[in-house]
Amino acid sequence: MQGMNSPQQEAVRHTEGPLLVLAGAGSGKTRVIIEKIAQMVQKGRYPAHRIAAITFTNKAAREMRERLAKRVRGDAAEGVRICTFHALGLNIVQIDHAKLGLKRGFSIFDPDDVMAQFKDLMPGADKDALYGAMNLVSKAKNLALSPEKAAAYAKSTREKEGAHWYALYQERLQAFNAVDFDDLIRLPLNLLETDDEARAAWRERIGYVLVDEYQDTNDAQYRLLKALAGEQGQFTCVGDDDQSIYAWRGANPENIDTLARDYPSLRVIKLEQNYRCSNRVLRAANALIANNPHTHPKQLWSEAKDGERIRVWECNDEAHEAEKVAAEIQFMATKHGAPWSDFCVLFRGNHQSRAMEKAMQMLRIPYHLSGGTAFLERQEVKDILSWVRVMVNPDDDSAFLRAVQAPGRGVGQTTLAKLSELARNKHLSMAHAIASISVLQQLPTRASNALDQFNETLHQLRQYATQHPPDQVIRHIAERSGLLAQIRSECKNEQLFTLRKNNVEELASWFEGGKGQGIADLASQLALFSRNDKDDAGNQVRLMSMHAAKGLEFRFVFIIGMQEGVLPHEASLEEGRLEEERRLLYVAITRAKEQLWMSYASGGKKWGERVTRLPSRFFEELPAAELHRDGLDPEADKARSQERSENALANIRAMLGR
DNA sequence: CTGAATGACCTTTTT
DNA sequence: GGTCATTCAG
Repeated sequence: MQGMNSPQQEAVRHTEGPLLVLAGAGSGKTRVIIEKIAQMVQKGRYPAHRIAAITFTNKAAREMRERLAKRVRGDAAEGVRICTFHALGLNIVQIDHAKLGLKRGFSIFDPDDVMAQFKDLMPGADKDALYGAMNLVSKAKNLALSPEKAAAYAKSTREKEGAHWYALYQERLQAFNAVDFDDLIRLPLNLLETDDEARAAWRERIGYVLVDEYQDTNDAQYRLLKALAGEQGQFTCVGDDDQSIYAWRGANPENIDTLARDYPSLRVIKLEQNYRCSNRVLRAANALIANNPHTHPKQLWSEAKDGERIRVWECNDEAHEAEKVAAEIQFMATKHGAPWSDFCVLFRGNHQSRAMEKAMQMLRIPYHLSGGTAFLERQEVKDILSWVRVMVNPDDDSAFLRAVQAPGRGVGQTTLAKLSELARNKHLSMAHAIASISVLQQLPTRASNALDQFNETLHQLRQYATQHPPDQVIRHIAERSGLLAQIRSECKNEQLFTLRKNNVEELASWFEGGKGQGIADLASQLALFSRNDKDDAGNQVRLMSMHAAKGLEFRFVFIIGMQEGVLPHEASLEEGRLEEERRLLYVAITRAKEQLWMSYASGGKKWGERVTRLPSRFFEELPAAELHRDGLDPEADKARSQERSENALANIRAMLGR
């Protein structure tokens, strides 16, 4: 525990009974979690395999695993379960699938699959209605309500409608032998709350629970924690109410208060010393967040030096802003001899990265975009995964529909509509239906031949999968399905083809590591991976959304697009979530270790139309003494521009000298 | 049934 | 500004 302050040490030592650690930004909370697990393992109070550390992203889980491995020598800590809530839920559902009415090889529907179901369920409904229904259902699931309970508790007509769609949608999932993301929490919770035997078995497997980013838990996740940690509350929750930025997807930051109510013996420890940010950055963050009401007031402080003032830039438009930022990054990198990976550009919405990317390319600055065209969203990857899904779960119509058209085999809308109807009449899934001669006979010869062949290929692939390692199965699917051939014909040149073929190869490599796991298990784990979980970026400037930045830190941070309507975002304002927007900016600001820039574009374009934007209201909440507005202080600007040109000169000299 | 061309419409954030 | 869905010709 060397170098730890006393609240940190206390948090590590407290292992008997419930503990809540309110950890401010940069207060070393991950370190506390790691140290705590390490000591628990070494002291042997709990065997490693009975300890579970729950995170909210796979990336956080991976990082924790790596840090723990470094801290504990040998393989003593290897058995510790470190995963996301959803991965834990998946594990429970996989083991107890029969009790939950699911067959082996069940599918996990991603939001696209879910959307497709709702579209099918509500023909003619507009986007608003679709999203509305989806959100209502998700909300009910986050409250761990079954369709019946949702109907019983529904008060408004809106809620009653939601319950109606929920029941229909759930029927579909059942028929498809599928679950959605919300079910991965709801179903295990249901099991643990109603089945004493299952609960006992899982308490035996998990004796102590640590939860990171506790403020992001929703009601179902909280109850899952309670079910696992038992009446005595064998858990440590670590969180920060000021960093709650996921209320829009069901997180309930009030769970922090609920904890004290449900566990009177709860011990609360605050970590208020910040080890990350310069004092100026910290003062700005404190001042901003002071505008939010608090039930657990914290005062973050730091021993760091003041550092540079926060630079505020007004820009003409997005392109101008991006160019300024890119130029400044280049300048700062040479001035400090800093690697690109010390820099990070943060924005509210992913689309804001576009202008930034252009500017970075112009100056040839290497960058990494988190959440760009994510690997798992690439066409060929989704295609192959849908083949895997329909192979292991023939009930999965959603996967069938995609696989049967990848590659195209002369089966189109009309045929599929007809097939779907025939299948429904016979109470068969589509993949099962095409194995039936009587069904095929009712379709045109061409279509039935194509479907019969598809069916045959599926059979062969299933056979192949029983005898070969998963990664090889993936390659074989690409080949045997005709996907590779299609990709080849689509690509104009060899380079493009290699590029897309490499995606297939990369997907195959994801399936390599699995220790004796089949493609089914691997595919469902893969379904839980998100756009931000990709491997490390190396020495590149990081471009990412503010949400994706939580938990990270950088020497130099640029926050762009600080316009009213963007941050705070219009939609959030309409839904009365100003405080969450403020917290989002708070998170963004506290990513900066050394220096911070904030910029806004006064004239922007939206969908081709020109619009004028006002600077974000949050500027008024930042202490003027910590800010430096370019253009308002001509002297300082002059000095800076001189410094910049000198720097450029020095660069040229250095280049000539070589 | 497929591919090109035209028109509609923008989830902000993600497990 | 750009994607996605719909429409129309082949």
